[in-house]
Amino acid sequence: MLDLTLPAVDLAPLLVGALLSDGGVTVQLTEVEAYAGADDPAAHAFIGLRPRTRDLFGPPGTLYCYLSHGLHTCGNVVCGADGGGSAVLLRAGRVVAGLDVVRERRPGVPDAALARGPGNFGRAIGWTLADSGRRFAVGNLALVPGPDSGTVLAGPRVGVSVAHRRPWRFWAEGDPTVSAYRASPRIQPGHLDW
DNA sequence: AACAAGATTAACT
DNA sequence: GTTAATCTTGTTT
Repeated sequence: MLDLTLPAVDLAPLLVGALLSDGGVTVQLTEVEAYAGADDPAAHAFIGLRPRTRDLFGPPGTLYCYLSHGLHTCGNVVCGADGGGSAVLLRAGRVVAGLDVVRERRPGVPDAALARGPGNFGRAIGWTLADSGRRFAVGNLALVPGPDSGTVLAGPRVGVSVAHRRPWRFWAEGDPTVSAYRASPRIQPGHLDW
């Protein structure tokens, strides 16, 4: 079993290869990012407990969804200590069940790209903001260890303008469903990084 | 009340 | 490589 009370940085590499099921669709995770609670300047938890971040500060095993650029619903697995605001962002995966449903949601998209990138991942599974706050391992929202995770690599998080040297993005080596790395356009040269 | 920014994506040139 | 699409939240008038 996956121990969702682990810190995000410890849990994230274990999630690569894990199987996430919801609404008849099962995705094997190939890329995730750790966000280490209120002390992580790149995390949403950094702003503190707000209406927006309420679910992020819920108990481990909560699904925290946020809307990016008004278009994309991205999902996180809340983990670590209860109320600590730590979470693992689900960035990409391979659809292993419910392919027909996902193809219908994303017509014309190659199978390897169906859940590549956090926004695409959310769309493939069919998440919206209304799904935020649901609990894993309850009802049909499941998260279990995968059979074959392969080699897991680590590197800097995508699109993050602070603490961008922390290698807290984890992905399955050589997997075609992993998204391309892009540095944030807002990284300040010479700013204090940690 | 107005505005800027964002853990993005796809469609352009 | 550049840019439009689109909306919630926090910040500034």
